[in-house]
Amino acid sequence: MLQVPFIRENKDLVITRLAKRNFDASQIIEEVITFDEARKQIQTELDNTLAESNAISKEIGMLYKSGQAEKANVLKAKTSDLKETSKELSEKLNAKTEALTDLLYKIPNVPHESVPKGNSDEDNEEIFKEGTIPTLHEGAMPHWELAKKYDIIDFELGNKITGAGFPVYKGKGARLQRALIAYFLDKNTEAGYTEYQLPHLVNEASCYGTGQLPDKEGQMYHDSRDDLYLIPTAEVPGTNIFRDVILNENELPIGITGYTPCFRREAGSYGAHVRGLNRLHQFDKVEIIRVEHPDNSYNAFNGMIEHVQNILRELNLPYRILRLCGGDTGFPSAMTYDFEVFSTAQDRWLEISSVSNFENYQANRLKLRFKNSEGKNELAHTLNGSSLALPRVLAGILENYQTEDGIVIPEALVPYTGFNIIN
RNA sequence: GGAGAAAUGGCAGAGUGGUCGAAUGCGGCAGUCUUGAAAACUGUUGAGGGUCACACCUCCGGGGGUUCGAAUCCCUCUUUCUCCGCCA
Repeated sequence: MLQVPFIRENKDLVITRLAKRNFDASQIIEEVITFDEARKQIQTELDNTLAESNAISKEIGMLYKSGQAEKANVLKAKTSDLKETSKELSEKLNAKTEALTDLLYKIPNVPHESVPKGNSDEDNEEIFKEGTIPTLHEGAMPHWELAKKYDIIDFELGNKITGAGFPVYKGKGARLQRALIAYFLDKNTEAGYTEYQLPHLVNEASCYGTGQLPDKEGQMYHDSRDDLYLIPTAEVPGTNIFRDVILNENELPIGITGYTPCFRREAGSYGAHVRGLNRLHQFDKVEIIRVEHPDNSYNAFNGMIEHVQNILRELNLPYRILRLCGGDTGFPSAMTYDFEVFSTAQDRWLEISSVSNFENYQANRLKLRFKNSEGKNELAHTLNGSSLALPRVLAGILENYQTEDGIVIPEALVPYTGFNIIN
């Protein structure tokens, strides 16, 4: 969430930048400032009351020690009023603080100045495109038909075991999936990220830390018995490593990577756009997460973009990069670039990675700080990105690499699959 | 799942009703000494609110209670350790 002093000092900027998301902040910002003023005033009153009663208590102690019990009893009588007052004030303070926090939770992150204004994915800007779109043979198929033809993914079986959106990978399909995970992890660790294996269930505090709660409650699977959530992305357990942490400046930057399955309830649409691997309730993803010094976070962001580009180049998939407009940028993100791979058989672009800089928005929730050169605690910046999400990469490979003889495995993956064609 | 013990600052570890935001040691930082380093010595070293800066307030696992006053007493939850049971 945003910091109140930042809002107070940059009202106009906050309002104009949030307008890029079509978020009218003018009123809520005034409310935040008013609430904060009120909070401070109550806090001061409470502090004064407590100071007074602390002083009296101390005096009573000394009087007892010197055997002046009567005088002490006189003072005791005085404290009951103070107690009453401080109780009322602290209730008021709690209510105010809670109301303020609720307001802050409702304000999304301020987009970076380069983020274009816009409402939906139609307003995203294509900023880069690379790779050749292959010309497919007669009778080329979308991946869900290929999956059936070669018997590598069984959607109906997943349907039987669990329900829609839980595919079963079989044989070479399963092996290819495992190969991709290993390949991505290797690429990420070569680039300096430390590999982690993270829990797939997280508690409520972690969901608040990264911002899935309170705004995305319905999108996560929730075990109410133990009050745990199935992770929608490795971002949640990965970033929460740093909740309530104060780092030394020289520990920055930190880069971690992890493979996890991801679970999303996604009340979505139906039809061709969600067919096959396009949209799932359970899918695999390899994530990269960075904790950065604020001065370096956009540098690091560019580094992450290049990193993902390198992988896509090596896989020789046609892709493009989009700069998301304000309206399409995630709630806690200041800037997001999406990667899309071209699915030749479906004749459409599929999102395969999303790289975001959260600046200090998550860090403020997480209380993730570092000791800066002045010895002061300062919020760090957090970033993350998919490197990469499996299903649509798999869809892209199946569709773009299909030949009349079968599906050719990209060269970089052959050492991981142990075979070079699915037929 | 059953029985018992425990949770204190970066770490270790004292503290059982007032003078305790908390001894001491280690670690960190700064300085003295040294050509430099080590050692030794001196100082400093938790977080949040608040203030121009002080003052002041809150925090000893979380929540609640007793008391004029709680790290210390009571209740409750969570976690950790030991023993038993079960088990990939």
